[in-house]
Amino acid sequence: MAKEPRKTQWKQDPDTVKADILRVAVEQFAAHGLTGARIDEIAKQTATSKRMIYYYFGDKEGLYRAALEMHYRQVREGEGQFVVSVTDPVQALRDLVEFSFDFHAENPNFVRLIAIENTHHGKYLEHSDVIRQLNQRAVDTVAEIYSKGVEEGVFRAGCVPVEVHWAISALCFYNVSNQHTFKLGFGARVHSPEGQKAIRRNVADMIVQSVMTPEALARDLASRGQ
Amino acid sequence: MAKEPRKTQWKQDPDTVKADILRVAVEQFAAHGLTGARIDEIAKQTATSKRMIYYYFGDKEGLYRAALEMHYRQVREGEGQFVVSVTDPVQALRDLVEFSFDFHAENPNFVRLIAIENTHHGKYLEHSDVIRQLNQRAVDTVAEIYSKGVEEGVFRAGCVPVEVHWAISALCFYNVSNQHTFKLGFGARVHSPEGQKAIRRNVADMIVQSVMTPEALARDLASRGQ
DNA sequence: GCCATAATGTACCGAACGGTTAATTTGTCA
DNA sequence: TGACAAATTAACCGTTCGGTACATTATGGC
Repeated sequence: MAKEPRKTQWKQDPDTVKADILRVAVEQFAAHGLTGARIDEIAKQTATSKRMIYYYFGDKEGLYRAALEMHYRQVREGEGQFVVSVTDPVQALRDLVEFSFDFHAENPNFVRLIAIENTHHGKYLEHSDVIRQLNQRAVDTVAEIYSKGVEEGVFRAGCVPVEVHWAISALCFYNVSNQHTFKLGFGARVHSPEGQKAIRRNVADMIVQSVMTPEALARDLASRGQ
Repeated sequence: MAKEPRKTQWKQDPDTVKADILRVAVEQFAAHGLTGARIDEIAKQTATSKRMIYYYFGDKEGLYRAALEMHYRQVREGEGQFVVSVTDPVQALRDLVEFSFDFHAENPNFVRLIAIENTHHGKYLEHSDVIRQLNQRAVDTVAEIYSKGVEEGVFRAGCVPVEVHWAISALCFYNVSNQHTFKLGFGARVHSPEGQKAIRRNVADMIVQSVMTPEALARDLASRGQ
């Protein structure tokens, strides 16, 4: 065997190592759950060794926690990309819903990790404030759009922003989280590209309709119907 | 120790034993997932022994499959209790949604098992037809109500029953499946008794509104608003 | 250069856990 | 009533898997 090129200058790089471990951990925990994921498998897919996982994260639970938080934080950045321009509240709300829909669809690991956390009653995120921040921002965005819409008379008074957010989240989340069992029941149509387009529009319609005044709604339907 | 009443005539009773195992298995798999549940723990909570589990169900996966199917079947019976009387399509749809909402809330293990199945990409239900039957009936019910509503002119034409069912399912499912992480983000208000009442009404409103004609909707809102 | 400390590699351990062996009891029916 | 199958028990097994002991190598300050 030819003398392979010596590691020029082997630099210790804890941050890269940690990030590498976490990246693999997110993948594995999302795919197999906390109990299903294997430390040995994570180690194998890493550029480093099992020893390092324990060195940096203590135990499996610590790694899970860290992976969860890291992914949350990462994903929150992505979600922060959405900026409201509330010139037209109806359109703004529609944009928000569609953004959320796409966002969930594009981040299945995020969805899966949350689903997994729920099977654990959320106990591993209990003492993390990342969730609170993440969700608070989402609700604030809804609230901003909503109050503008009420001012303009296109949205009904009396809706609760957190409940609107709840509904958006439910529809967007379910679309990803339950796709497999739903496919089993109905075939892949709903989750085909065309099916998804239809669902996406439906979801946006539902949310928007749920807060609009009947008059604004009738106007909207008429204008879009012609 | 007094001679305890001799087991009068100890009757071998395979069906009871199997049912007992499955009951415990459902509980444990719902609580800990497929990989998280422990055969020894299941055996301990059973009136019988670990050996019997393997005797009747082969291996852990077989037990999981059987528990899943059994619970589905059981739950389907419960769902079959809902009978439509489509004198008033709007009310019928509202009833259906509220029934579904309560049904999910009252059967958290059912919800959890489906969530768990989805983390496994639904591979263990792939070759089961119980799901198909279960869901088909649900869609048929929606379709029946919907077509009546279209006839009467209170529902818009052009909606797809399976998509309506999808939305109902999404909202009712999420309400149970994601309650823990949602609580973490917003406190327990949404999941308090009053919060649940509000959500339940919202969900029914959303679904009904999503298929109603604007005119019928305006009429409905006006009549309920006074 | 030297030393304390952080980072890494290797080899290993003990318990948990899914699964099994083999013998015993119970039911069935000719 | 005896033979044969079904049901049940108790003890056991091999592997997987989370976690660790210990030696070794890099790094940064003095």
